[in-house]
Amino acid sequence: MTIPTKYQPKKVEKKWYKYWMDKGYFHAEVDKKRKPFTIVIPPPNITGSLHMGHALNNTLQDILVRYKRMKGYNACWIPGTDHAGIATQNVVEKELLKEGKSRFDLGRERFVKKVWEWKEKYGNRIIEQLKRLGCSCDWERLRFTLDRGCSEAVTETFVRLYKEGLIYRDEYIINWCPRCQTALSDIEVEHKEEKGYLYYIKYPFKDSPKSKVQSPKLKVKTDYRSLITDHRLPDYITVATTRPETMLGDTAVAINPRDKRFKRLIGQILILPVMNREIPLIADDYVDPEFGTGAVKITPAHDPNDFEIGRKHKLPEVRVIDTSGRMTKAAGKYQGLDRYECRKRLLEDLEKKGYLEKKEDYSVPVGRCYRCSTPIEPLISLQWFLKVRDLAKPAIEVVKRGRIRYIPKRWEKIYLDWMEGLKDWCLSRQIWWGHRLPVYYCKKSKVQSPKSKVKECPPIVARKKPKKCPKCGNRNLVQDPDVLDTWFSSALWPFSTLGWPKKTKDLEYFYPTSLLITGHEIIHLWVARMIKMGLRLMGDIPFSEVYIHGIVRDKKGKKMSKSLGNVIDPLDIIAEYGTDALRFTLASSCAQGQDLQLFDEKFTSSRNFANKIWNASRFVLMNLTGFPPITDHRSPITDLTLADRWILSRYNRTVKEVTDSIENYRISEAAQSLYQFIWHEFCDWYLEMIKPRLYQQEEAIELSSNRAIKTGKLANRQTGKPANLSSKEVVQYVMWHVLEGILRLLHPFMPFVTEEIWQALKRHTQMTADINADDRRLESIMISSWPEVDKKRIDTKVEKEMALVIEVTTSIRNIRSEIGIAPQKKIEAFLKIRKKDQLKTLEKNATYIRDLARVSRIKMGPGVAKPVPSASAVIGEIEVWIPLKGLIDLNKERKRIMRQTSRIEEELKRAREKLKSTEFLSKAPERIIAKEKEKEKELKERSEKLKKNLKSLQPPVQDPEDPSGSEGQKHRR
RNA sequence: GGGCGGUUAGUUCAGAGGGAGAACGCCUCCCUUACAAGGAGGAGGUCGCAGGUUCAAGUCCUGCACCGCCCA
Repeated sequence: MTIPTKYQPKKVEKKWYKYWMDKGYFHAEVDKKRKPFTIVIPPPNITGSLHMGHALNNTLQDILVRYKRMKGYNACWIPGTDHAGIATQNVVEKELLKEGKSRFDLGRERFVKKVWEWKEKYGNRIIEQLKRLGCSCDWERLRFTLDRGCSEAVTETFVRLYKEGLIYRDEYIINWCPRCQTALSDIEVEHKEEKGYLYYIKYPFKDSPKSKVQSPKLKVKTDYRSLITDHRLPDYITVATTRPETMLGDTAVAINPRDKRFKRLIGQILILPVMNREIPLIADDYVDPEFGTGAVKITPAHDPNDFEIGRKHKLPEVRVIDTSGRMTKAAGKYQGLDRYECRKRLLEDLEKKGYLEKKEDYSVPVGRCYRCSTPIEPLISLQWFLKVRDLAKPAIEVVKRGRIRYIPKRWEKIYLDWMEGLKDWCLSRQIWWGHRLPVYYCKKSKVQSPKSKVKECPPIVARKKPKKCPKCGNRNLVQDPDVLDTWFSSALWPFSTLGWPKKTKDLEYFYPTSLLITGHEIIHLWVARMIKMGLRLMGDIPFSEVYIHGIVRDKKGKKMSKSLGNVIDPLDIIAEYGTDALRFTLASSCAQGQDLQLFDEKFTSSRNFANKIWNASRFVLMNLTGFPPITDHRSPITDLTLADRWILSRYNRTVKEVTDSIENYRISEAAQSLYQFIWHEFCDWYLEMIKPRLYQQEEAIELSSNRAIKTGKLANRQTGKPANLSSKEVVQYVMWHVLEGILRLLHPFMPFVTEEIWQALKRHTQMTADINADDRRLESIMISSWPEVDKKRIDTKVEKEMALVIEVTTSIRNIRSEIGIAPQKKIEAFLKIRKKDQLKTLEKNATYIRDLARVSRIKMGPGVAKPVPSASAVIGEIEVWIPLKGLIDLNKERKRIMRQTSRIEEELKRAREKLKSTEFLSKAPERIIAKEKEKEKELKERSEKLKKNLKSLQPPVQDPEDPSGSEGQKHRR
């Protein structure tokens, strides 16, 4: 056999991916006879390169899709990419900058063309990377959020929602990124607390006797408490602010109406320092009396909260900062300065003139652009908005009523809380890359100067550019220059990808989709909006389950990011460890909904696992020579040995566990069950136990009283007659059967290595599994069926018997190892067994113990006498003795036993105390008490037996800690 | 400020009322004819702290501390 001893991922991954593609396994067509299982991919940005977050997200999707496909569903995973408006525009702008150009140098049309060129060149990089990850997406359905179909969907949606009165245009305060030069929605702003200052600034009262606007001589402090009793007008009021430069646009100072200190001052006029403008002192519930001095400055044009208060109190809106973050004419002498430079100068001026009372260290909330991290500036601007209230209502209902289920459930609350308090969604973006608004203006109206209050023709919202203005007949119409928020097209993704707004068969069959898998960071940006839009436009939920996975972190628990330099590139991992190792690591690390930490050792471990499967399979393949083809693997096999029945029982239990875990989205548990079963049961025990049967033929098999094993019977379903199989053939059958099943269970997690082996196995055995020989499903493990549990094979009694064999074997190995008996040396073992059933089990399976514990001869029975001296172990009522004569250092054995005894004594003490408690005896359930008594009895016996054994090891040890105790410290070999 | 999650072996994590688990790492021995990316054995834990409920608490309740995230 020429199979290499190490699994080499590079040699197989490309081959099988191509095979799957060529065969068209990923593609799904409408097929009303089968149930669909549909997933839409969270479309990665075209600017993106596969990072661990993508790898996790897509591995999970692929596991589910492959699983469902094997389960017989018509599985359809719709892939695609996102045009990522601002992000992509920024990338291309940066490219241009290298040539010293800006997008304005090119002009809109040429710039957009350039972005498309960039997209053609680099936009599919991430798609290729997903293929390397093994994703079984239906690539024939690859979509792009800015392709023709999506554009059509976007236009249709905009027009429809406008006509329904949900989309409107208004002047409102929005988040503006001075770098990207565009408006942003509220959730595109990232808020962080940053180190800064809280400035206390004095605003003089106009009518205060001491207040002279020109040169105020203000008292250093005002005791506001005295204001309650003192009826004179104070000189000034102090306001606290983190952004002093905005004071230039202040149009009021506000206090809380219930604040006794200031109550009588309401309505007084203040003089805005430096600007010398008169502003009123107003009262509003919004003001928090605890913040700062209890009096806050109101800048309606540059703060969202102040904006609301301003509108409520009909305050003027003075815009002092422009769209590039510079001060406007309204800022007086500061005009033209950058907002931060202005802050500096203004503070100097305030200080000089005595207006600055103090500054305190303060943790300032700063909103930054989620694309370029520039501090955003709230500005009043004419934008398009979507009323979300009405859309949110049904979207809340479907989650509350359980039609859409979040996994884990706690995300439901977060979703609901957020949906309850929604502000309207600012849709328009002042960039060039994206879906142009389907809005046209009659040229007479002034798009550029929104201030104009002249009665103009209303904007025209239409699917196609109209020939003339329906109001005045003017033929000179221009389209709105703005584009829509990227997330607008993403919100339509589950149905735009299926052909909406056309009524397609795909839509009818695949919608609603089955499941959405994504990270929690886009619940608001994306998930919520898909639900709203799906309900509104399709009249149905877009998916019934949302699985939210965790975030990938590094070893220290930090989020992976380029700036921290702690990223692990999935492509590097694939290159070094193989795709399957990467996938298995991600799958087994992602405890449901929890964040996961990754580091090299985890990948090593998964790679080793792949290698383990590889080598176990090599072993099976090498030992299948002469194996007759099996026509039906469900044929009842009789006369199996304990090991056979045990592994079949464990295998079927594993099938059940893995299936249940996946069904409940407990992917890591499924992965761990497989790891445990394959490595520590199938490889460590079963394959080791069957070696003699495979290697040495019948004569070496000394399974007394089990004649049938020598001629196991396999019934042939076709003939109905039992086939006469040798013991070797039975083993071959069982190991083949279990391995083949394991591969199928493992396939969704490790698609490549399982396919490689499965194909080899198929060639070698002409296996037919539970599939007919002419069945197409035999072509590839990918389209084979998911293993089913054979309940009859699950046998608790067998598992118990095997556990006993394992325990005895382990106890002998333990003795050997701890007292240092050379591995090559064969020893004798004496087992005193009183229970008949245990004796029977061990007698029948003595050969396993002999082989696995390297024992030459085992003597067992109720009357077996202890050889003296001997090392010992106690397993329940069974005593194990290994004669030590001439073998070893007795002191080692004494210490070993003492260590064990003390551990048992400890447990025994606890059990006894529990059983002494009358309350425990009267209140605990029977079952528990019985169990506790059983435990006590067993521990007591074990302890006594061990003590007796210790005694027989004469002479007693003086100091257990002294290794140089008595005879023969050195026994080597 | 409000909310959510976390705190269990050296590390990463399972465990959701009745005898503290896994993987990796570590230590000892072994190149035994599938695999040294391996095998056998072993050491290692007052389950964040303080109260409470209970016969019984990693597990339920309350409070606190620290770490992380989200929202304002």
